[in-house]
Amino acid sequence: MADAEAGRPFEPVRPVRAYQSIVEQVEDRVLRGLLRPGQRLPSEREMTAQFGVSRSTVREALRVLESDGLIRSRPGDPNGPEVLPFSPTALRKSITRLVRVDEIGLAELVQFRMLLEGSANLLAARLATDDELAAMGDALAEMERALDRGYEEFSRADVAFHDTVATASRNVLIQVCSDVVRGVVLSLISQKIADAPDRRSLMERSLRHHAEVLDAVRRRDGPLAARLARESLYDYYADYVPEAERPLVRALLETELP
Amino acid sequence: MADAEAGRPFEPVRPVRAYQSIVEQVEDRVLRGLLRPGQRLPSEREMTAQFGVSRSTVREALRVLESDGLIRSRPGDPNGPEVLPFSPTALRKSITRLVRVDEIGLAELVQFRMLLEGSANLLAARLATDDELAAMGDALAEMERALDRGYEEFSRADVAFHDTVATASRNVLIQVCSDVVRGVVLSLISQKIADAPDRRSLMERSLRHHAEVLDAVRRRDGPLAARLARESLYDYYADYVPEAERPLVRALLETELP
DNA sequence: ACCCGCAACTGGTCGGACCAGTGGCCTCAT
DNA sequence: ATGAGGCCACTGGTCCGACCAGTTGCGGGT
Repeated sequence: MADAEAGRPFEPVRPVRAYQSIVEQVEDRVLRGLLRPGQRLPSEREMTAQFGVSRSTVREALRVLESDGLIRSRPGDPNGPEVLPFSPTALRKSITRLVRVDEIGLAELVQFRMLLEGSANLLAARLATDDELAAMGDALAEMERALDRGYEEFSRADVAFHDTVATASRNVLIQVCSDVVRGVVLSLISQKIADAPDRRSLMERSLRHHAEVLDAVRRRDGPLAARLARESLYDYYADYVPEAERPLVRALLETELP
Repeated sequence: MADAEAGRPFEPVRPVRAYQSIVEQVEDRVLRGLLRPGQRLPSEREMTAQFGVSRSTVREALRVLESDGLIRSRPGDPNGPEVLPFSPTALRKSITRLVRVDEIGLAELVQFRMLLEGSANLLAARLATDDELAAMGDALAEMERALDRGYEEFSRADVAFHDTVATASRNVLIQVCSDVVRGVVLSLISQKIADAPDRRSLMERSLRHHAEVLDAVRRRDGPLAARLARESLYDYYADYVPEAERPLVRALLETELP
């Protein structure tokens, strides 16, 4: 082991800024569970004493922690900054940025959603509890009721359905990524759907697809549920994908399944 | 449209901090491409003038931007903070955190990798150019040469192979997510593999699997490539997944494909 | 022509100051 | 005794001015 190390060049020394050290210390305690959500950090002035640095330095550290979604600090709060429960906010921010700077188009996003939700359904068909199946049924019923109450209600119930499936997959990564990517996709095109003259028939078709998917999940037919879920997504969004890129998206449909 | 708005309650007013406004302005220019990677921001003192705020405020904004991986600032650099090219650093940080706070185990990570790389191979089999096929071949040859040069070299070549496949999928999301998740998985277990007494045979088996995958990709057989890629991952990592969770991971193997 | 040292910058940190809020405590009226 | 009200200590947000160590580029000396 020492041999392997001996060959490699030394690690470059990276200068450690004071505020970075603070960030790392707090981050570490939060990640190790020593600082639990809801608990409070000392006030800024108190921290200047504890860390032996100036308030500016403490504040720079707090800004970073806040931007990472680890804490929240409000002016006047006598209890000091609050440790937040984990939320995929930071992840959502990163992916949103990725989408914007790399000019990722709807095609890739939809493709990715098909990939995620396909597998989510595959797993859900295996693992969903009766409660979760019931929740999916409820969401579906809610979608049906929302047909006459406008697209916004419908979309909300639709999200609930997909969310339940993702939960049932028992994979937090699938869950969070689905949530994030779904949010980005919706932010890109929900307005277009809401304004579409034929949105009623779009919703009806989507409802039918969801019913088929749920049926497959109930029958524990994972591969079928996966295929139906992907087809449903393609069907719903393909119109908004530039025609040239549709074959790429279809690739996930045509090839993988018998 | 106005009707729909009228019903909803008003948006709560969120106080905008000065440094946030700076972050948003810079972020916006970077995302809109007005500030390109390599370009420089004004110096802190210059920005105090342009934004009409104090240096502390400017610095807090810069810390956030830096923590988001958008810029880098070095002391003494007369050109000012540098706009960085996009990198998945922030994404990696979020996912790493997600893994730690939610105590995501290797099972979920491997499952997610199987999902991503399966689809990556599926797409790559369709879309890979001759250059990319050649690059995969090169990486494979490099893996073979590295058999006698130790695990570290082998792992590097292995990463290059998977990276080429991900690139060939023509889906940046798959690419980045694969990269990130692969990194997290490796950080969790690469040491164990390096220390394993039978690592030589592990590497040989992995090499064989990779050759099969590449063969399938060359023959443009997407479904086969996908299945082989997943099996390869399962085979390589299953030993390190707690026995109780292995069936969950296998679920992605057994069910989806004929 | 080349090298070297100086000086004008940079960012990193500090300390102190002021402001507008918040929230708990204490007082006063009921 | 109890409830409502106001006061005040403290919070975070921002500003200012200062000093340090380091980098860079320029100009002068060789």
